[in-house]
Amino acid sequence: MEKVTIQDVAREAGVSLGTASNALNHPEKLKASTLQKVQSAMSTLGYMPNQSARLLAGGRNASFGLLLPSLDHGLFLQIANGAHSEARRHGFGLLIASADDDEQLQRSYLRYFMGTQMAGVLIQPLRIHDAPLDADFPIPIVYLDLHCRQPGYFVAVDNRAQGRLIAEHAVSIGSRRVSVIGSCEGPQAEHRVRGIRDVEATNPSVDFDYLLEGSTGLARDGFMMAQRIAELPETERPDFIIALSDVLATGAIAGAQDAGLRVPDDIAIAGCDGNPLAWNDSVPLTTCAPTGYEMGRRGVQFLVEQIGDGAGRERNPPVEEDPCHQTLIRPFLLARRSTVRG
Amino acid sequence: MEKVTIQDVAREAGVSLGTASNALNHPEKLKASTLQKVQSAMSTLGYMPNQSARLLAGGRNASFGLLLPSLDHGLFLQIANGAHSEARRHGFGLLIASADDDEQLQRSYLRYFMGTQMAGVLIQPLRIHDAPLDADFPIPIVYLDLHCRQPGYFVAVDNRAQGRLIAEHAVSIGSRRVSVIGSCEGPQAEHRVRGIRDVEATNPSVDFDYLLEGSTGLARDGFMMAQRIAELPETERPDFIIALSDVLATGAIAGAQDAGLRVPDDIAIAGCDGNPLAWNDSVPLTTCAPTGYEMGRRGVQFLVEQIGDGAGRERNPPVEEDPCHQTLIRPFLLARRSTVRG
DNA sequence: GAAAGGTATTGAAGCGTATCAACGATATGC
DNA sequence: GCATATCGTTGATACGCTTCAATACCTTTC
Repeated sequence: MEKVTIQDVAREAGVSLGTASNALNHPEKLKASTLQKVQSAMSTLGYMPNQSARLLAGGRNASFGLLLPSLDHGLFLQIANGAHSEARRHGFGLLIASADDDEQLQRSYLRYFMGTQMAGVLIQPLRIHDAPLDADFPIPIVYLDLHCRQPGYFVAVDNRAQGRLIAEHAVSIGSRRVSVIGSCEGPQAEHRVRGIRDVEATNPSVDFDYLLEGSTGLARDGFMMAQRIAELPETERPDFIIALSDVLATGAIAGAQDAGLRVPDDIAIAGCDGNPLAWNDSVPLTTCAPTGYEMGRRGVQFLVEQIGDGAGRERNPPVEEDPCHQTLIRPFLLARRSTVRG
Repeated sequence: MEKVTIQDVAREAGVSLGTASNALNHPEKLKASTLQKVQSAMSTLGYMPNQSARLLAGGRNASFGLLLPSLDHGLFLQIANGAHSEARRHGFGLLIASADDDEQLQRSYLRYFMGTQMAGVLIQPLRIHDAPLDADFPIPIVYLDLHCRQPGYFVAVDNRAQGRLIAEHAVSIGSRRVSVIGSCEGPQAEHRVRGIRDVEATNPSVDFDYLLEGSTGLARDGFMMAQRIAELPETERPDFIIALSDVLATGAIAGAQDAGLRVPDDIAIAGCDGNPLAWNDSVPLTTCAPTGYEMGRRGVQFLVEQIGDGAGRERNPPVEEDPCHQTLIRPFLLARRSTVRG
C-alpha cells in the first residue's frame, strides 16, 4: 500500500498520466466515464496525492499558516478559532504553529511556511521589531496585534485603549491610589502603560504609581508584588492594582489575600489582557481585551483579499493605491467581582 | 528578491549545486571556508529553501502534525502544549490543525499531513471508528483518547474512570439521588456513563437516573435540563447532577440558579471533562479530567520512538514483538465549590 | 617521488506532480 | 464526403532539491 503515485493510478485506470492529474485538478475537462474510472482507480489503490510534488509542480497551496507567540493565552485560541472558521468559509485550510516565545523558532516556522508556499501567513510577532520582515517574503503576510505605519496588512490592537479603559474603570469606582504592576518590556505592555498615563493626566486627584520591574510574567511575581504592597501602612496603601496581565493579576489576588486583605473590599485588582486561561476560582477577575475571534477573522479576510477567494482562483492584482491596510480592533472592558464591591 | 533557488546560491558562492545543498543538510562535509562562503551567499540572496522540493527529493520532514477535533476545549490546548514541548525537545516542529468537529475535514487534513510527508501524526479522532485508518498510512500515527485492541500506538484516556470518580464523589458527599445529563453519543460519553453505572451497582441505596437525550452539547441544553429538574417536587428532585461535559454543567448551574436553587446547597452540579474554557465565574465547577499535557507529551514520545530521535536520524527498525502500544492516562478529580458545601 | 588513503567537491539522476502544446477522435456545417 | 471546429486525451517538460557515484585535490607513508 505504500507509495502509490499518480502513475500507478493512470496505469490502473488505463489512461495517461496527464488525464489522471486532470481528474484531480480539472475534473470538468474529463468525460464523465473517464473521471469515474480514474476515481475508482484512486480509491482502490488508496492513492494520496503527494503535496510536495503538487506544490513543486506549480499547484497552489490552499492553506494559510497561523504563527502564534505561544499556546498558553486564551486570546490566541480565540484568534485561532476566528482565523480557522473564516479560512474554511473561503475554502482554505489553516495550519497553526507556536513560536513558544522564542524568536529563533518564530523565524524558523516563518521560513517553513514560506518554504511550503502557504497561500498566506498570519503572524503575531513576538516583538514590534519583527514587522519589517515582510518586504522579503513572496507570500501574503498579515500581522496581528501590531500598529505599524508601513505598507502592509495589519490587524492592530489598541493596547493603549486597553490601558485607558482599565484606568478609567479604576477612577470611576472612586479609587484614590492606583498601583500598576508588571514588566514594561513588550510593546503591548508599553502601550497599555501609556493609556494608563493618559488617564492619570486627566485625573490629577488620583495617585498613580508604577512598579514596572522586569518580571518574568509568572503568577508568583504578582503574588510577591501584592505582598509588598500589602505591607505598606494603610494610609499609603493603594486601593487598586492594575496588573499588566491577567496571570499577574491572578497571582496578585492570591498574594493580597494571603496577606490578609480582602479583594475587592480592601483592595481592587484588575488584569489587562483578557486571558481566560489565567482565571481561577478565587475571585472573578476584571480585565480588558480585544476579541481574538474578530482578530483572526479579519486577518484571514486580509489574506483572502490579497490572493482572491477560493482555493484555485487567480491572485488578485496588487492593490497599490493605499499601501497601508490596517484594522483597529477595539478592546472592551470586562468588569467583574475583583473590582466591583458589594 | 523573489524565487531565489539553491542554484543561485551556488553560483553566487562559486560552488556547485551539490555543495550548496550539502551546506544545508550535511554541513560537516564541507570545509569550513566553503561553508562560510555558501552561508553568506544564502543570506545576501535571502535564500529560503523550498520545502516541497526538499521533501520531494527525499529529504525528511522534521515536523509532526497534530490533528485535533476542535479548538474550543481546554484539554486540546493542553495536549497541544505537551506535544509541542516534547516535539521541540527532540528537534521536531509541530503543526496543528483542527477538524472542527467535521469528519470530512478530519480526513482532509489527515490526507494533507500524509501528502506532505510529516514525520508523524498525532490524532484525536472524532469517532472510535476512525481508528483503523492507520493500516493504510505510510507514516507513524498515534491516536489520542482511544482504547483500541489493535496493533498500533494509542494514548488512551480512561473515560470510564472519569465517570467513576465523579460518581464516587457524588456518593461520598452523601447524595441520595443523582441525575446524569448529556448526550451519550461519542465514545467518550459512553464510557463515562459506564463508569457511573459501575458506581451505581455498588451503591444500591443511591438513586441514579439518566437523562441522556440527544443534546447538541451547548450550555443552553444544560440550562434547560436543569430547569426541568428544578421543577420536580422537592421529594423527587435529585440533589446531584452529573453533566457529561463541563459546558453542559456550566449551563446547568445557570439553569438551576435561574430556577431559584442554590448551588451547591440545594443541588450539587459537576462536569466531567475538565474544560477550563467552559468555566465561568458563578461557581467554581467540580470536574474530572486527564492531564492533556501528559497526553500530548506521551503521544509525541510514541512518534519519536517509531522514527528515531533527532530530525535527521535513521528510522528505527519496526518493533514487532508487541504490536500494541498503549499508554493509559489516568484522570483526576477536581473537587470544587459546585459540589462542596460550606 | 610514487602509491595509497583521505577529504572535498562535482554533476547527473530522479523524486511525483501540474501544465500545456500537440494530437486524435468525434461532432458540425456545407 | 470533405473541411472545420470542439472536445478529450496524451506525453514531454519543468518545478527545486537531495543523493550518490565519480572525480579532483590534498596528505601521508615507505
